[in-house]
Amino acid sequence: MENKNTKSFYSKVYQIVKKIPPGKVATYGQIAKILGTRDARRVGHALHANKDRLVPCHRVVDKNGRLAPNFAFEGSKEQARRLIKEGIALTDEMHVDLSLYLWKKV
DNA sequence: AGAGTGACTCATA
DNA sequence: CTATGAGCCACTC
Repeated sequence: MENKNTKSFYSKVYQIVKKIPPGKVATYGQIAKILGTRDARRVGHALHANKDRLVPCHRVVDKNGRLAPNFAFEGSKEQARRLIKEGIALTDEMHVDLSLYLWKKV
């Protein structure tokens, strides 16, 4: 039930995440900041609540470039696999190189 | 209404 | 880098 005025915080998160171009990633804190809040947790919860594949949740990582440990759709491995498929190199099974792939809002 | 919980982040060790 | 504690704030019960 989102009014255009009061769009759910979650909906905004989805919109932002959908805007992340392929080959890039964003952090929870970054998104939170764009939305005008400090609480990155809500961003994470928004993605957790969302099951929609339209939202590339795999492109959202934490400040260390680490992927979700367990709560991702098919598991962090699937998330990692998708990132690799988009051309993002992982430093290990659960980490991406933010210095190369961090999305900057143009 | 209050307590518990959390896909986070920061400071500190 | 990891581990803890504290801060943050919406959601669920």
